[in-house]
Amino acid sequence: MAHETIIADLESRNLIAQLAGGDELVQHLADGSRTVYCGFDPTAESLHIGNLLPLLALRRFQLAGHRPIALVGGATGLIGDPSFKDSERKLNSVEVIADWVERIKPQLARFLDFDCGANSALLVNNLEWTRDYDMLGFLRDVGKHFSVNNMIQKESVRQRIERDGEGISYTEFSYMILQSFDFSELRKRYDCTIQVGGSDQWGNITGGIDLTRRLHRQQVYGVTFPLVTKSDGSKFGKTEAGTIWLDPAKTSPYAFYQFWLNAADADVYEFLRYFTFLAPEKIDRIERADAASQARPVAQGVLAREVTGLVHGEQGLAAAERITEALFSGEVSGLGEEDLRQLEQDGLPCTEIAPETALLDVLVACGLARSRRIARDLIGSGAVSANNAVQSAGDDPLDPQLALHGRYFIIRRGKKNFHLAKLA
RNA sequence: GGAGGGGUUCCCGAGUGGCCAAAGGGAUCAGACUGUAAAUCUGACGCGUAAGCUUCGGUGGUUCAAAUCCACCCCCCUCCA
Repeated sequence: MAHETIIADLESRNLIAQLAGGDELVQHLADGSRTVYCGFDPTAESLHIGNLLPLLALRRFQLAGHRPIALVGGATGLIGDPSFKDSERKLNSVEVIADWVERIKPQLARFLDFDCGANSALLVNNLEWTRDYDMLGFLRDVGKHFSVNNMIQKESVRQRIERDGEGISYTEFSYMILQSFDFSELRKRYDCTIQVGGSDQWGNITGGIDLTRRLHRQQVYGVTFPLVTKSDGSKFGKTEAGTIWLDPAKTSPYAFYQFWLNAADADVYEFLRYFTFLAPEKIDRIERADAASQARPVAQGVLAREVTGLVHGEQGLAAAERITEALFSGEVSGLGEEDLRQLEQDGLPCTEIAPETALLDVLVACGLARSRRIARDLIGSGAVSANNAVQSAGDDPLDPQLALHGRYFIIRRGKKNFHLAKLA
């Protein structure tokens, strides 16, 4: 149990954006096993890789001997965090949020150890202590400690208040009070003294620190992580197919693996520090070796393996690697029928097509083209191949001669979009 | 409740009777180059093989012709009460 190393470890991974409490916090963590929490609001039916950094951070704290609390925001999710959001969002129904909460819980649980003695993790839902709080009591006991003057100064809501054409409802404005109350409540219930989160949570975290001091006269602390950015300025965690989810039913382990494999050189070493448990020195070695070599860097492969293994386990990783190997090694004709079945089972997108279906319609059916018009464009530019043979006739059905085992076609659009089509 | 401003194709944003499927930018996709990278260049980017068809908050109207004009309605923002 190396309590004293956690902040240094985070620092060596560039994972610290801000510390609320400074040296006192460092000492606090060094002096013993502490309880640390991070909240995750149910904003969808699954967590996504944007949640991965704080989730892994909780695990880092646990590995360093501290007790992590993963909080699922059954209450806060009903309200919606306005922090750095440029517009008001529509509320989801109570039932939907409750459903999402139940789906997210096991995802949170998978990263933490709930059975390791004194620092076993806890999973809590902030609905527990907010659901039955009466409104007048809340306004008097909690609301009184917040100054609106202070709240509207927060950077996280400033654009909503100052920017022309936008506004903020009282509902979202109250979010900070709820999250602050969570912190003070966790302090009371579980002796939780540290809250961690993305740097966008700074305002909410310091709000909780202030409230805890006022309510309980107790000092608590905060740590924020940097916003994950990409060197080219585009948003982290999105691809043309949308968000990268942690739920394998929404983003297959293969797609997940590919996401990391496609990290830019300029980002990949930082991502290794952020998203893996590899020692920083080891990452440095990889970086130096890649820089010295003329060949393709190895870092992306390491990153993809590490993170996919963390999130989807050995099996998910193996499936992802099988598909990747089969599709990108060039030779598709060597695949046996059993291999193809395995690929389908591994999560290679697969569609059954009727015989004699025109290629255009096959592309649309597979989702490789949004419309026949676009499919035509793609074929025209030589972007479509079936079992490695470039296709040029969109109106014709696929040549049965090309089929693997009489009925399988691996359809490729562009460089890295694959789909398995099988004749019915 | 009053006064004013606004809702345009994925996003931002031009467009104020025909030349508008709608400028420009971003995002995205494809091709070339590569390393399943970056940068760069080229092309595509409502649907349709095409003729053409359906879009500019909603509904109805004026007109040969509307995103553009009129009426009503819905939603958002600002200020006042």
